[in-house]
Amino acid sequence: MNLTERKKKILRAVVESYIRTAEPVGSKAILELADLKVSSATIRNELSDLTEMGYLEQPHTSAGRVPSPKGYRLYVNELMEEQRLSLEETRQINDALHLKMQELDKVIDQAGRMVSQLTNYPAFALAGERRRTTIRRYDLIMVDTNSFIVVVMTDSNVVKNKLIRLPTDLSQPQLQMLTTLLNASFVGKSLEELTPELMRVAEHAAGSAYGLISLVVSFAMEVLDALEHGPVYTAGTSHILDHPEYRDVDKAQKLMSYLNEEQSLANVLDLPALSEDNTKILIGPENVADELKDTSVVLASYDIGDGMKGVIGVVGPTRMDYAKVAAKLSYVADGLSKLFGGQGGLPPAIGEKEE
Amino acid sequence: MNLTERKKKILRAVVESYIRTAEPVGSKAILELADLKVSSATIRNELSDLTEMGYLEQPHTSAGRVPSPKGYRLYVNELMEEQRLSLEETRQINDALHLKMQELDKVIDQAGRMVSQLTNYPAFALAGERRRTTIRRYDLIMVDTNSFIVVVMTDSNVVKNKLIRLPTDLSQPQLQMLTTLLNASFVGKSLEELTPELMRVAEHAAGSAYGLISLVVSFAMEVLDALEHGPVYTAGTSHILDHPEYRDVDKAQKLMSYLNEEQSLANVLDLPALSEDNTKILIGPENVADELKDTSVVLASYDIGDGMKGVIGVVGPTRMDYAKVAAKLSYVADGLSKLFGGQGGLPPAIGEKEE
DNA sequence: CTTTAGCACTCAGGGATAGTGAGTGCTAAT
DNA sequence: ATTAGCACTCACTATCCCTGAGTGCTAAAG
Repeated sequence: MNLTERKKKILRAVVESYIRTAEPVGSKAILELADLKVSSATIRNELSDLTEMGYLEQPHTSAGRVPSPKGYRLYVNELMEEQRLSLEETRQINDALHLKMQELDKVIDQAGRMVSQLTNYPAFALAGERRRTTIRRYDLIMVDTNSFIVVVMTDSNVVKNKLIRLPTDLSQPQLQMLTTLLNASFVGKSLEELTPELMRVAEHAAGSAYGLISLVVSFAMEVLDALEHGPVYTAGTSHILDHPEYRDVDKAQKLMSYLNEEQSLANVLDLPALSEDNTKILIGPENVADELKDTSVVLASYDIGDGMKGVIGVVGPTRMDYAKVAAKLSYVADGLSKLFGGQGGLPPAIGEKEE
Repeated sequence: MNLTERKKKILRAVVESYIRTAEPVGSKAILELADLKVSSATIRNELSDLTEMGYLEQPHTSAGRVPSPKGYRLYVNELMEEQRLSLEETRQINDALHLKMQELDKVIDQAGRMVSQLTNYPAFALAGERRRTTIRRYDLIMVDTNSFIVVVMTDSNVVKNKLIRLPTDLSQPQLQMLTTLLNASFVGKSLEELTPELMRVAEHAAGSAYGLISLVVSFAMEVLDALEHGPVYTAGTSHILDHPEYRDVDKAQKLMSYLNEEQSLANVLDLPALSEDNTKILIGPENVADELKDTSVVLASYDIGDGMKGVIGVVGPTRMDYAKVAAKLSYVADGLSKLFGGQGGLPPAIGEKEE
């Protein structure tokens, strides 16, 4: 059977009406939505064809039609019109994007919350440094005789620190030596390479020095580990209760606890790697995770700078306003890229003070 | 009317049965629970008294009795027996408490998640540095000619850093000077005092230097601000759906979005300041926030060290297993205090390497 | 004065039943 | 290929009724 223009037009009407109302769409309703010069009977015949071809489904014999995942897919690929955001909407996003420049983690968290509010779906955001990262340099700052601060910087310019206290005293020269040693041996190594290196150094260094080194290096390893399996921030999970498909508490429960589990969404992103184009839509069964088999995920990626990428996305029922959500996400992602990339962490205000 | 021993015994039976079953408790059921040598008719008379006195409520004339907030309060104050945790339970908590020693924020977040899992209620956790904090020292570490890292340390030994990039070049001596200046003028000042100080210094310093100073100081201010209104971590909000009182989706929705709002729980803690004793129970209408008027909150406070305190707690229906929850929370809070206070951030492993 | 047995009464919850209406599929005519 | 017409299906809602748990009250017994 052939997918004629008229069939497409009807499919589109079904999808769009269903997205709006969450009710199965009948032949008469379509008659009014798509301006076709045919009768409802003809449409019924077409609907019957579309159902047979797998684009539509029927909840029960005497109900209207509902798009199948395959139907949504076709809609998203071919039928959906780019949604243009209204002035009001872009203004709203721009306002929200004036995030205080603070720690990367916080900004990402904020962005997630914002997107959730903007779209009324649960949202998630993460910094996707999913590559081999290394420490570029170590600094030790003495605080007093038995404590110092470690500052490590990665090759992607992430800086982390930690205060370390010791039961024994420590002199400035000792600290200096330690710094030199660290920067000589533990730089440019990946997470996996650090442990063997630590072993090797252990043989030469005295016991006490080794203790110190291992303290600092294990902190560095924690940092690298955190970067490679960075946190996934989830926001607005309660929004799923807005949607009629989750009136069923058990269903809502399942999805929510899945979303609230810290790392679960990280896996979602394994397959559809941060891909070529800016946004990506995963419909129902296209998702790998069982828990998401009847939800959809819309993703957009953004640049954090230094080749680092991040992902921001929303999760919702397959009946999702893909056009609008994709438009908003993409706009936000662009905004984030500018925010990070454009100024490299320098708040704009200062530029004006320059002379 | 007088609250006789028998009445108390009956009240206790009602509360405990209702906590277990979430069903109104009838006179016959009580007969079996509390071993009273009276008939159900007598109990009915007593129930009627207790209802009149405001300790019990009746959902409808032909149903059993349900504890009122006043009834719960009496139960918690006088009738409840300290719950002892089982070996299995303490083991479980101890295992979970072996948190990786990492940033304070992360540990607190983790602890919240853990408590939620442990109790099956939504949980929250925060570090309650709700006092005047100041910066104790500044360090600037040069990265290359146009970027450096600021490291600030507060008087409560919290350390934060940030990478700052500049469009202009910067020499090591300049950085040195800047450090000296910062440590001379911007130390020991509270959030509010920093802005005027910045103004004062501005008059002496040249434009470009001022720009740099203000960059660093505004970062310091962000840090102080974050400490004084620190984040509240919420976990396991989906657990409210476990409880029959939230089968009503709308009700669940309201509570959840309240809980998910970053700062809302911070307010909860204003009134019942981190009080004298370790745990605190707020029942239904005792809560200040409207959204919590028919939920209960159980809190425990813990020491982070350096006089800093934190709070960890759970939110649930008034029909909450107060004894068990309080016991678990208190155990966790003690554990956290030990974790933070006991070793001041030094992982135990290193002690063994000492010589 | 307290306790108890007995009984009428209340009311939520759970089928069962029937009516309604949106929507279909099919047939026969255009 | 399209359409009008019609019988049919089935979720949804309202209504009614029944059941059982539980109460409150009364009158008798301790």
